[in-house]
Amino acid sequence: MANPRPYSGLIERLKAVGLRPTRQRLALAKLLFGPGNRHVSAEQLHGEAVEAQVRVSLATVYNTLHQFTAAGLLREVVVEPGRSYFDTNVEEHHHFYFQDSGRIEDIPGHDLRVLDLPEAPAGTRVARVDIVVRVAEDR
Amino acid sequence: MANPRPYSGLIERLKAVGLRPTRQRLALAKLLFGPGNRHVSAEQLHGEAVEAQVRVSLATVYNTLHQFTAAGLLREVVVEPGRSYFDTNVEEHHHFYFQDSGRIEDIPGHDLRVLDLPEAPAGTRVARVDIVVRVAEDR
DNA sequence: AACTTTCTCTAGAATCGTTCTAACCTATTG
DNA sequence: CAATAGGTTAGAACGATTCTAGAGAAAGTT
Repeated sequence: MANPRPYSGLIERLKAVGLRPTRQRLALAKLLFGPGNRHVSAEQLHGEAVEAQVRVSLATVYNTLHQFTAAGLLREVVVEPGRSYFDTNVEEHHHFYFQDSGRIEDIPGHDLRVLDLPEAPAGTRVARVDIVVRVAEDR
Repeated sequence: MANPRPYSGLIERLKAVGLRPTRQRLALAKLLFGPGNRHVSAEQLHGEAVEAQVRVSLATVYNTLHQFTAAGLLREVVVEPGRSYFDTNVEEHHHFYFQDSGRIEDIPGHDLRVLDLPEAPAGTRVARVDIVVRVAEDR
C-alpha cells in the first residue's frame, strides 16, 4: 500500500492522468511518492528538489502540485491562513494540526466518524468532509 | 441569544475583556455584533466600515479582529488558502463551505457529532475540532 | 532526421492578503 | 489638564502564490 513500484510506474501514472512525464514532474513525483505519506508545502518541496540537485523553478513546483491535485494524486489541506499543504494520502482521512509547530499528521480514516451529517443545502452535494483536530502543547 | 442589547452594552463588553472602547472598536463591534451570525474577512469588514462612513484603517481592522478573537468575542475560521474569516458565533459548531462561491455558513453544533475521536498525541491536548463540509454546486 | 504543433518550463515581475514601522492621536488616571 | 499607557495610521515591507512572455522539450507528422 505504501510504495507499490518505487520509481518505474511513475511515467505511466502521469500519462494515465494526461500529464507529460517531463524531467521536472518525474523528479517531483519521486520526491512526493516515495515511502510513507507526506504533507509538504510548495516551498518545502522546492527546497528538497534543489537539495537533490534537481533543477526546477518554484513556479513549476506550484504548477505541478496543482496539476497533481487536480488529477487526484494529491489533496490540498488548509489549516493555517497563508500556507497550503499537499497531502500524498488521498484516501479518506483527517488531520491533527499541531498549533505550536505548524505540523500536520494523519488520523487514519477509520479512527473517526461523523454522526448526523446534515443534508447538503439544496442544489449542492457534499464534495468532502474535512476534520482538523487542533492540538496544543499540554502547557 | 442572537442580539441581547443592540448597541449599548458594547462598551461594557469591550471593557470586560480589557479593551478600551475606542471609536474604531465600537464601530467595528456594531458592524460585527448586529443581528445574526456573520463570517467576515478583514477586507470585507473594512469595506463595510468605509461604506458606513467610519474612518478606520485596514491595519486597525486587522488588529481589532485579532484582539476580539483573542478575547473570545470572535473565532477564526480557515477554509481557503490565503484568506481568513472571522466568525461571530463562538459556540461549538461547524461549517459548510461552498466551494463555488467561497461562502461559509454555520452548521448548528448539535446537528453533527464526531465518534471515536482519537487521543491527542502524548504531551498535547485537543484545543478544538474543526469540521468543514465542502459542498459544490450539484452540476 | 527535420519540421510542426502543442505543451511545459523558467526567471522575474506582479499580486494578494497580512503584518510591521514609526509617528501621531486619544482614553484614562491622578 | 498633564502625564502616560495604549490605540490608530499610512505606507512600507513581507511571504506565499500567481502571472508573464519567451525559451525549451515532447509528441505527431513527414
